[in-house]
Amino acid sequence: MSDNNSKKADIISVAKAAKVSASTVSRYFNHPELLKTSTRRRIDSAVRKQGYIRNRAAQTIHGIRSGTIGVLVPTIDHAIFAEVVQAFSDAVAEHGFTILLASHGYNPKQEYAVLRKFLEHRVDGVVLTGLEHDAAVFQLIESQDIPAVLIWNHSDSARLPCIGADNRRAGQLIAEHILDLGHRDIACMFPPMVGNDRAQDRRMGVMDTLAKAGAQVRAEWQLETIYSISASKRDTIKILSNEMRPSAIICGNDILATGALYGAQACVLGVPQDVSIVGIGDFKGSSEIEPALSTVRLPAVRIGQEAGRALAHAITQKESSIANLHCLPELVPRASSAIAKR
Amino acid sequence: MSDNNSKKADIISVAKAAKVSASTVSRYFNHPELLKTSTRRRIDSAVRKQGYIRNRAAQTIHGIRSGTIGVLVPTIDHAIFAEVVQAFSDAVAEHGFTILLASHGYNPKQEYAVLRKFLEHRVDGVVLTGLEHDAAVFQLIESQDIPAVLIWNHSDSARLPCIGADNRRAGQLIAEHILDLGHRDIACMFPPMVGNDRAQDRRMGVMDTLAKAGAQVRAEWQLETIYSISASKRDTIKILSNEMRPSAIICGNDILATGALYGAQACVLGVPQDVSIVGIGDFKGSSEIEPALSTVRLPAVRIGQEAGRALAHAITQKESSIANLHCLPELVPRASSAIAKR
DNA sequence: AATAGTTTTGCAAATGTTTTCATAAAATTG
DNA sequence: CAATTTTATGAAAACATTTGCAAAACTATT
Repeated sequence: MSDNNSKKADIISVAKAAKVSASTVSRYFNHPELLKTSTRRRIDSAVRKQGYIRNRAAQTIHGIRSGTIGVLVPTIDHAIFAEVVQAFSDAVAEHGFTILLASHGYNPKQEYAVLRKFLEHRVDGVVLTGLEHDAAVFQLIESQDIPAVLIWNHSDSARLPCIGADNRRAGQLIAEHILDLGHRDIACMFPPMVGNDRAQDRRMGVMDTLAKAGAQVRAEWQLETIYSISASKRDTIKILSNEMRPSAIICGNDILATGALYGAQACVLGVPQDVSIVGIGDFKGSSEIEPALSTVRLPAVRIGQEAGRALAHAITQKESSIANLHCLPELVPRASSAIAKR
Repeated sequence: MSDNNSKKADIISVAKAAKVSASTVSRYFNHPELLKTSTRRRIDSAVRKQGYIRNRAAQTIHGIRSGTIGVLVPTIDHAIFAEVVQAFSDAVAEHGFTILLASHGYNPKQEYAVLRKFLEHRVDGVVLTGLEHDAAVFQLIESQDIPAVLIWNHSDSARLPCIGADNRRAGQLIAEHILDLGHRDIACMFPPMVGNDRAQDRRMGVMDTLAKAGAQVRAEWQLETIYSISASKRDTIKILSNEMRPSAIICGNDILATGALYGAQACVLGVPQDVSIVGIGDFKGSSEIEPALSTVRLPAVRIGQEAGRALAHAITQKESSIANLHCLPELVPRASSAIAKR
């Protein structure tokens, strides 16, 4: 089908084969309606015969959009980010964009380096995860004034447009839920906070709400547990094996909560009869686990979609800027939490 | 820090500021050892002052590598692909590559379109998932002769280099495990097969092994269930609620197996006393679930790493071609399977 | 101080496109 | 059928770089 004997097909070789000028071939792709049907057909066949593929790099140096958007997440390898990325990717693909994806593993230095790389590739826009970033990161984005959006978290005072859920509010919701059920002996398990404003916000939401209700959390019941089912299971077993144990465990996300659930089962404690366990996130599978997990829904897919739509729009309609969007977190009470026994 | 008053910094504006020619600035980046220390310093400060960022698009049209690799997976939004992508991304990032990521949702037409887009961006290499692809996809890759590698599955007769696990063998391993435990009343649950050679291979491995042992699977116990915990839970409940029920369920992957586990629990059946349930994949969390899931480990991280390493090598060392690599699947017997009751 | 050798730099061509402007060809009008 | 308008095409400049070659600026040697 494609003729590969001539080194590599460029617009000029196609033009020669079709007996037209390079400009005409360019027009064939960019403004086909300007061509005579017969020329169009001739070029069409030449393109096909040579297996010509347009060179976006060559277009890009004319200030034409590169058609790429840089997406920077802490890690791809978490159900929740995968979900956001998928939704985002699908949303922008509809407008012809492809995503450049990278992760920084919660390392702010890395983030700056990756962002620079994105800019070298002349991405048309960038997506960062979370509200807080190195000053250099913000400066770079502002100095290049490239459309950018912060996803996942939300705050009215963010330095760049943000589309996400108020994680503080999410923490508040789940803490209120546990308080409403009458719990006062409460443990909290959160992932490491450094470079993770989402986790910080959730924790603050939980802690403030509990404190306000006079349900201070004892120091030994404040766990910092890395994002992993096995670590969370281990730590939960430790805390539940003591004589004195909490009647509820609030986890910073559903992965930790899942591990906590397994930990309770391993201790032969009933959930929710003996201990209530709740998470934040409403990950895939959280509703199917036995017992179904009480949690707060953070609309990952919606965030990804909206961010994609907004960014694609901001890029294609040069004038428009991106508006903040708050995707409301929502309490989803299920079977893993129940009224506290006296 | 960066001076943004002049429209946008290019190599020429930097050259002017540093009082050298554009060529010298180019050399500053590409062959700094050729420059006098004093010029280097002058350029350095000009670059910094102007906030200049190199334009990879302009480099790329000189036949210089774009520094991107196109990665095409069925969906990003599965734990297992996310894991591979993460490992791959990290591996190639070490060599300075960034990934262009896209998904095709098991649609072969999409796959071709995305591949073309990748090529328009002049990616330095591509990664496809699975062994089977549209003829047009293979043709395109061959005609452009761009380094490519097929990941996830493995077969000696693959049309392009492949790095992955033999999924047929994985199916065989788990079927043998179940047979060894004495089960003969066996149900099988697999995801839809269309455009998914991994699932096809696994299923074939399972079915052939069972058939050879004389343990045919009754038609009503052969389930096709979409990749989702809730669907799998539902279907499992259906099958386990009948008078006549299987003593073991072999699932095509760990997500389905997780759902099956929940389904059994919902039916108040003990796993593994009343029914054994096994998966394939050894996803994150499969070892922590209660009861821990018996499965076959497919080394996702290793596959991603090796593929990344191999592809980066093939791209940078022009001559070298990629060798097939078989990452062995490995039976991981855990608590969810036990000897069949007579 | 003149010569030869080496290091550092600049000029200009090349890369693969798009786009403006000009011209040729075709269609419309009187 | 000539004049005018419209449509289709080509030539050349522009885009942001890299690179081969040659010139200029040093260093070392006598």
